[in-house]
Amino acid sequence: MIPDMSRTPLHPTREQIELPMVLDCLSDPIRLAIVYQLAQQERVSSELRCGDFSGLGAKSNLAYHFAKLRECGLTQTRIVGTSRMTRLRREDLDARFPGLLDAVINSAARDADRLQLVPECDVAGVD
Amino acid sequence: MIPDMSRTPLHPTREQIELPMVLDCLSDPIRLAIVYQLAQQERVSSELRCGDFSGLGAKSNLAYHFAKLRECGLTQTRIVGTSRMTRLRREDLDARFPGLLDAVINSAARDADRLQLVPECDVAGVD
DNA sequence: TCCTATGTTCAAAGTTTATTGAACTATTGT
DNA sequence: ACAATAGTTCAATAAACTTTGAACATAGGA
Repeated sequence: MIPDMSRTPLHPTREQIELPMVLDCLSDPIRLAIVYQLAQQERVSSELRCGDFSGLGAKSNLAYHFAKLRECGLTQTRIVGTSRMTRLRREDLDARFPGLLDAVINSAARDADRLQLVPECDVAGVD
Repeated sequence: MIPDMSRTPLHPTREQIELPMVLDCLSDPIRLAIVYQLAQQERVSSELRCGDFSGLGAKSNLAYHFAKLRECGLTQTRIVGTSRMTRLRREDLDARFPGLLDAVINSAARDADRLQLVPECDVAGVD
């Protein structure tokens, strides 16, 4: 049987990633929280499931924000069974906009309270 | 006669500057071009008049974008005669979000063509 | 096969944003 | 006082964005 390629999420190439779209994507509190959590996760494994962010809103709204993150080039999504594993496109972003992602994440970390971000220890999850 | 304080533009304090608002402000191509041009200008004098940006759009639209830049804390505006002199709030931004402004400006510079930014030599202006 | 879990897609509603031109305010210079 | 300059404010419009719930699709397990 022919695999359903229409279910493979579309990602921009590295060169197609645009600065204004990335900044706009990061300016939404929910998407910033997702990116922040993905950045914390980078230390442990590199990927998280969409479902790991259910604290941030309704399912369909998260799907909307994950699509935006993917379409602007901030994240890469891979289908595993019924789940989607998402990770930051750190290499592409660092190549395209050196220092930007780290500056945003560090700035977010400093304002974690104000931005209502999850504390680091909660991110890695439970076994 | 009592000075008209209502004409003094309002600026957030350093602590009131919020990351999402700053990122959103920088995500607009016109505002990014303004910030980029102000950053180039930092090497020469520190300020520019609103009118120096007339290439970027209509007067009332620029007033709208300058107000946004000021209200989110990216710029400081000072009234001189009938003009408004605007400069980047670099110290406040660097204190609040270390490395962010430089990363954005450097990233914009790399994409200057794509973002239709003015070349550096045109920025300092004519006598 | 049926049921469940994960996530997408769609339509609708409400909100916010960008843009324009006209009217307005304030300042400078004659 | 008058005119010109610099910029703001207002009203209106069109476009884009966020959010919600319901319906849908896919994969895995009993």
